[in-house]
Amino acid sequence: MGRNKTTIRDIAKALNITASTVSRALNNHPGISEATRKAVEATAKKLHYRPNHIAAALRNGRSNIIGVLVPSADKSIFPSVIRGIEDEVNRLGYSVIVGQTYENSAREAKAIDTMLKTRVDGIIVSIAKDTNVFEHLTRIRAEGIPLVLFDNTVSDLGVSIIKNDDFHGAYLATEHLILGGRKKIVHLIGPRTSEIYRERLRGYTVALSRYGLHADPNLLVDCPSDVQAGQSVVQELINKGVSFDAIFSSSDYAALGAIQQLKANNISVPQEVSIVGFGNAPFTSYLDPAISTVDQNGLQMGQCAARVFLEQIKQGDNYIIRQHILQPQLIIRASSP
Amino acid sequence: MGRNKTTIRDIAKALNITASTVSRALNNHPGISEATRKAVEATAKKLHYRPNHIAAALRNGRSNIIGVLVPSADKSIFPSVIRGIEDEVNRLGYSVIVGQTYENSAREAKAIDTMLKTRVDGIIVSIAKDTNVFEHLTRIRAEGIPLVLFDNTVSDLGVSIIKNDDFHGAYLATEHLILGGRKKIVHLIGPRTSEIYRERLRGYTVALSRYGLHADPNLLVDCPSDVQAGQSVVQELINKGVSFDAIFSSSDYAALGAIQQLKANNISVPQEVSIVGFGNAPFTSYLDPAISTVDQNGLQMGQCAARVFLEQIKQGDNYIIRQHILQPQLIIRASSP
DNA sequence: TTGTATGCGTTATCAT
DNA sequence: ATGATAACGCATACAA
Repeated sequence: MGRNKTTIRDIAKALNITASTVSRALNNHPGISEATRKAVEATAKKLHYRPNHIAAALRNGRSNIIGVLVPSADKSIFPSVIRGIEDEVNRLGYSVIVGQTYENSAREAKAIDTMLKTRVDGIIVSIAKDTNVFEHLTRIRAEGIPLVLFDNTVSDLGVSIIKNDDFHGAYLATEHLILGGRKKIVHLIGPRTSEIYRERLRGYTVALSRYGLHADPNLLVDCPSDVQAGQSVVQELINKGVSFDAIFSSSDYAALGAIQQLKANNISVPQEVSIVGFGNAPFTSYLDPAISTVDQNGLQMGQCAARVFLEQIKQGDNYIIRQHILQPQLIIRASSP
Repeated sequence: MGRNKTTIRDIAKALNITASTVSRALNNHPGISEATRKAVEATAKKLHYRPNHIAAALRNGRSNIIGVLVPSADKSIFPSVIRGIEDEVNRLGYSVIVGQTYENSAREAKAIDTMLKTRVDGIIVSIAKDTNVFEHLTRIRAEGIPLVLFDNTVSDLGVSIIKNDDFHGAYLATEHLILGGRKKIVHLIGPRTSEIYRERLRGYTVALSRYGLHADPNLLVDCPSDVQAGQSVVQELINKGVSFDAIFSSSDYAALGAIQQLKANNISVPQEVSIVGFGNAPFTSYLDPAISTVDQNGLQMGQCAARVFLEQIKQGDNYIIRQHILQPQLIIRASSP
């Protein structure tokens, strides 16, 4: 079956013309006769020619590859984001390289380094929760590579950002619980190293104070974003005898764990304790009771990030730094009627 | 600042040596004095040198990029598979390009074409359900590019395959229902164009006949893999007055829809109708009742595919064609006690 | 409209 | 242990 080793030179040879002409014909340059173009296309097909993107990339300085770096390709909104980005850039002829950080700053730096070596045309990143020094990110910009941050971002890097309005989402969730008559609202705080969770905490706090409730420190609990943590944290609250009538969890997983643990203690949801999660994970709508939550549209976020990136590519050096704050939506379900 | 334009020539110039020496030093070739190696490394760092993978790829004929093609990056087991593959190949220095087919054969062919143009070192594919002609896949092998199929595969292409034993999974699920005393077991059949679903159907059928039950055609229903379809198909069965005491669904989503519709008709699960799904989607364990299902470990599948791929790369032309059949696990939960 | 010449950055081969 | 040279495949500036 002979591997495809056909190059533009082979086509040129077959037609007694030069490689340049073939190149131009293939790329629809102006100033190529219709005849030769047809001929080139015909023999290209006949010889099973396949353009070599690598060679073109070296020559052009553009790889038509973009890097997408996420904590984990199978968690949270990231699958949707990856999908959204791929959807969007694919039609413009870009390929997407996916890297994973596992929320680890060192791996993040290494992945970025690899992408830079691969000469990606741009990088779209959700920063690892672990990361608190940003030299590897600033370097991207310093080298003139478009950089777009989404989801977990930092504001003071001078780069485009797409994020959810976590503050507002948390505010809405908390307000909803307050308006439902709840007064002792626990907040399960996510990792504070991440702006996302600090914003959710802020939304919670501000909502409380707007409604004249003070934030009881006993109701503020740090809690990793997983089911087990939700369980144990709630059990601890119960053991300590802390009294509460609602939980606003910074993650759906912790919210689920909380519900399970409440059930295990024969505390009824939502009658005795209302619950709102965050993230609109697929399972939340299927549960009984279905969990109220704050939706963050991953697909939309990916698409938005991709569009900002594409604009940046197009504009070149004097691109506009965008700050897209996507408005999350409070989804009210049975866990907080 | 200043964009990184440093090449090995710049390093060479700075040290009054040649590019070849620099290249060798950087790549830890034997026959380079420790002194020059140190010197090269030092100035490389000083000049912020970053190797150009694109140039190396052109020169070497290897891009260190592999293509992973899935129906959709955010559905089913694919996020896990992508993660598993990336996990596995990343440490060997490969980057992963993700492409999506949306179960569409034409897009599949196009995505493969793009990957080939990008000169990926190999392609790992879950075939689109839509696909029934395989010329674009055989072409990959014809050009000497390693190809590995997973999940939705075809056996007669002479390439390595990683798949779940869908037959066995379905057999176990059906057997479990039979042993639970059920005799009128509905099967929700997935798209028959896909081998996966044909195998699940076969597992169902064989299990029935082994236990002396005959497959009632009224209980065999074609049903797309989504919640809505599960609902409407079950409603239809009820409307037609078909009598059944269990459902084995070829997908968790249809199983969920089925449960919801049964509840809506005041039919109790699992008392009146037992249910087993397929796929072990995250939500199945969180539901009430939690759905029994057949687990197909996406992460493991991805890792396995990656390893087979890496072996193939390593072996070169005379690689061994692997057929890994991963044994799925029946997970019994409340929906089928 | 087409040809000539050159270089993108790297590495392998052959020489020294 | 290091240098010189060529080549990977393509696309452009310049010439004709």
